[in-house]
Amino acid sequence: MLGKNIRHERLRQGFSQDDLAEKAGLHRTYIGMVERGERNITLLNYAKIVDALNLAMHDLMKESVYPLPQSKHPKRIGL
Amino acid sequence: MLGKNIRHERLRQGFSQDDLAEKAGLHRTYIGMVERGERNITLLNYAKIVDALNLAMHDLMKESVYPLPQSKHPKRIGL
DNA sequence: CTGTGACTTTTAGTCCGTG
DNA sequence: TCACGGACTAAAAGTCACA
Repeated sequence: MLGKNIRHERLRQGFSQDDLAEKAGLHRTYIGMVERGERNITLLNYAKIVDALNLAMHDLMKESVYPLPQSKHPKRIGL
Repeated sequence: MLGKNIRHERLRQGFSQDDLAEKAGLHRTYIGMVERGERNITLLNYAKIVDALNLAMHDLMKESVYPLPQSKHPKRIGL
């Protein structure tokens, strides 16, 4: 799962969601939503986050199976 | 560039944009826009396209530098 | 420090065409 | 077969107050 990977990396580097948000130029609550897998993020924002973590775009995707959402209004979208 | 990579792979496999669109469950005009780098695709649709091309998500990202857009209303967004 | 619901603005994505 | 456009709808971006 992508969000989990992001959170894992963020914590590993000792950042808060606030920290990462500022580094990536995004909003604090948005980072939270992405980490919880509630947002179907675009590649542009994905790039910003990955960049803020000093990673390459494919780094967080290796274990990211990426199942598609089942329900019409999923709480988690399964990243 | 992501769009170029997609196009390259699509042509290598002998598909039209229409073919790929149908395989991926997306619209034909949309595939064109993505290949031309005019749309900031979501990860979900990126996954669909990659899947339709029988690739893994990180495959098309290796050479994808991904510069962020300069202007407010860019024609190309630089994927 | 983080989760969440509600919300507005912006853009992703579709569908109809044309040359 | 594809690029491109206009008009449209669905969904993402982005922000906030509060728990």
